[in-house]
Amino acid sequence: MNEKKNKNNKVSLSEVARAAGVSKMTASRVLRGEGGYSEKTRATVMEKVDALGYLPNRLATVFAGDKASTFVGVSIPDLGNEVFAQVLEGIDRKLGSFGHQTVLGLTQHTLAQEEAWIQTVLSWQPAGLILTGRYHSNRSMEMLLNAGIHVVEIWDLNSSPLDMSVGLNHFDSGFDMGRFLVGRGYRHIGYVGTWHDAANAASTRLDGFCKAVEQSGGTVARQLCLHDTATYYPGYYGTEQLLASTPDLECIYYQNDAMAFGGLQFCQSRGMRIPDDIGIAGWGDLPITAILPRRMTSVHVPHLKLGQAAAEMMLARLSNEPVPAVRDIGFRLIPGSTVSAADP
Amino acid sequence: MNEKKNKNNKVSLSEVARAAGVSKMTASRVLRGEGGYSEKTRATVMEKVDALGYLPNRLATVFAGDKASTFVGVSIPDLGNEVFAQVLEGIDRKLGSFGHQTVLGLTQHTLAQEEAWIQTVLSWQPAGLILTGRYHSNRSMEMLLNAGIHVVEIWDLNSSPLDMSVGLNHFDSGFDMGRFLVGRGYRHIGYVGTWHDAANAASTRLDGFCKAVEQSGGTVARQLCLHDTATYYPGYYGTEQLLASTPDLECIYYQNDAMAFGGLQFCQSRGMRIPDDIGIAGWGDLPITAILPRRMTSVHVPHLKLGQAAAEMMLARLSNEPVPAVRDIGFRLIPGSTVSAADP
DNA sequence: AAGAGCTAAGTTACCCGTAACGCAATTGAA
DNA sequence: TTCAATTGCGTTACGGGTAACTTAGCTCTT
Repeated sequence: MNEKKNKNNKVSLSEVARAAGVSKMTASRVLRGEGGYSEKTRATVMEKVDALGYLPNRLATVFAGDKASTFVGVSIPDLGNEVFAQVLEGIDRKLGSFGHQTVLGLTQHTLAQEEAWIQTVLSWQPAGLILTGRYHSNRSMEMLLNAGIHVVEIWDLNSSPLDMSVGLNHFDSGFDMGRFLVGRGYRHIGYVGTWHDAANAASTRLDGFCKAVEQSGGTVARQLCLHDTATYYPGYYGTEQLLASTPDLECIYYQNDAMAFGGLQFCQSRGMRIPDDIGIAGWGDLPITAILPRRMTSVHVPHLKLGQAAAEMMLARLSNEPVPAVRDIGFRLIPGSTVSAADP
Repeated sequence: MNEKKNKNNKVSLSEVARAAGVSKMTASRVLRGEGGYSEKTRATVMEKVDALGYLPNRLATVFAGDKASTFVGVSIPDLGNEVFAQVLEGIDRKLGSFGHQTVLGLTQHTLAQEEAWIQTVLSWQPAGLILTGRYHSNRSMEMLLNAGIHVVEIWDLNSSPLDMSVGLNHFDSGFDMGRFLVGRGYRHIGYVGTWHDAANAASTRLDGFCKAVEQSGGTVARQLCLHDTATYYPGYYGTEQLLASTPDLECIYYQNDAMAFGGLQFCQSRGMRIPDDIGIAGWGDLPITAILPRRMTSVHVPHLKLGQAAAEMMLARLSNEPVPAVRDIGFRLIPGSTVSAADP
C-alpha cells in the first residue's frame, strides 16, 4: 500500500533500531520494558516506533523463545445452539482480558472434524486447548498427549480428564428431571432429541432420565431421535411424529429447550392445553424463558460462568498456579409451569 | 509428558530427517509433496513422521516464507445476540473448509476494544481480518492501512470500504419498515432500543425508520434508548417505561427481535391484545419465530449466508481472484402478524 | 590510583522451516 | 560413446525476535 519496507512490507525491529541508532537488542529491551537502557535511549526508540508504525511480530517471539503462544484453541460443536454461544462468549471474554486469543473450531458434533481441527491448531503452537465434550478420537488423544499441551474439557463433567475438566453432571441432570416428572404424577413419558454418531452429553442426560423414570415406577414409552439439528422446528415436527405413533403420552422430555419450545408450539397449535393435556420439559433454560408468561420446565446451567471457569482454569495452569483437575459448575432444576403443579 | 525432544519437548523436522537418514530439506519436500525425491525416500520419511508423531510447526513456515499465516481475525460485537452467532458460524465453517482458522475477538460494541484487539491480532501476522461494522477508531484504521492487510467489513453495507464489504443497507431496512407500518395505518409510533457511544447499524436503521415515518405523515413520538443489552428483558421493561410515559402509542418498533419479543410479552402480560391494541415490529427474524403461532413483524437477514459471503470474499482475495469490493446481501421485510392486517 | 561493581549498551547464536542454488549420478539422445 | 538433460538430494542463507554472554565506560571505595 505504501513504501516497501521488506518483502513483507512490514517494519521490523531492526529498522526501528537502525533509525534510533541503537542495536536490535536495545530496541527489544525497550519494547519489553526489561530495563538496562537510559531514559534518553528509551525515548528515542519509542519515538521511532511511533514514527515508523512498528508492530511487533509475535510469531517471531514465540518462535525464538521456543515457547507457547498466547493462542488458546476452543472447539465448540455449533453456534446455532444458544448455549454454546454463551459458553464461547464466557471463554473469549475471560481469555481476552488476560491477553490471550481464541482460535475457534466448530466441530459440528463430529469427532472427525474435531480431530482435523486439533491437528491444524496444534501446528500453531497454542498455549492450550479447550474442548467441548469428553469424547475424542484415539488419534486426537494421541496428538494431545504427544504435544504435551494443556487441555480443558468442558461441558461434561469428567472425573478422569485428559488434563482438566469443568462442566456438570449430565446424567444427574437427566436423573433429577426424571424423578421430578414422576413426582409430578407422570408415568407414560416420551423423549424427543436428535441422533448422534457417538455418545455425548445429550445421550448421557437421556440415560440418567430413563434410569430415574424406571426406578420411580414410570416408563419412557418412546424415544425419538431425529436426524436433524436440535433446534425449534425439529422439536415441532418431532413432537408431531411422536404423538402420531404414541398418542397417549402424558409428558414429553426434550433434548433441549429449543426443541421443547418447538414441541410446546406444536401441542398448542393442535389445541392441547399445557400442562393440563400434556407436560413439557426441556433442558438449558434459554434466555427467552425469562420473559415468557409460562416458564419452561427445564434445567438451568450457568453457561457464561462455565465458559469463564474454563478460561480461568486454563489461565491458572498457564501461570503455573495450582488448579483442581475437575470443577463441577452445577445445575438447577427449574420446575417451571409446563408440567402439572405439585400436589399440595 | 514423555521423553524430552528439545527445550520444547517437540519433534522437529531435523529429527525426522536424521531418523530417516536424509537432510532436512528432503524431509521438507516429502512433507509438502513437492516432488524431487524417490518413492523409497518418501516411504522412509513418512514412516519416521508417524513413528515420532511429528507435527509441523506452522509458525516456522510462516516465518521462513515471510508470508501471511492462515489465520483470519474475526471481530464480533457479542455472541449473546443470536444473529452474530450465526454470522460467526457462517464465517468459521467456510474458512475452516478452506484450511483457515478463525481468531475471535469480541468487542462488546466498543471501538476501543476493537482497537486493542486489532493491535494484538495484527502481531500474529493474520492473512486478513473480518470486522463487524463500518466504524473504527482512527488508530485502528491507521494500523490496518499500515499493515497493508486484507479486510472485509461486514454487517453495514459500506460503499467506500477500507478494502471489501458485505452486508445490507440498514437505513433502507429501517426505512422500509417505517413506510410499511405507516401503510398499515400506524401514525403514533415509539421505539425501544439500546444506547451506544458511536453510530452503528441499529442507529442507522432508526434513522431510516424515522425518515420514512415522517415522510409518510406519521411521527416517531418517543425513542427510548436503554443503557443495557439488546436482549429480551430490556425489551420487556423498556416497553413498560415507554408506555408509562407515552401511553397512547399505536405501535412500537424495536432495535431487534429479542427486544420485540420482550415487548410483546410485556404487552400481553398487561392484557393488551396484539395487534388489536398495539402493533409490534422487530428486526432480525429470530429462528424461534418460525414456530410461534403469531409471526413477528420483522426484517429477515440471511445471517449464515452473510458470514459465508464474508469468508468467501476473503478467500478469493487471498488467492488473488478478482473480488468485487462491495456485496449487498439483501434483506426481506416479514409482514408477520404482530401489526394490523393490510386493508383489503 | 587501582580494582570492584554497576550501567548501558553491543555481539553471537539460535529457534524451524523453506528458497535458492549446487552437484553427483543416472538416463536419454545424437 | 559422449554430452545434455533430468533426477534426487544436499548445502547455505535467511526471517524477526530473544537468551546469554561480552564489553566499554563510569562511579565508588579503600
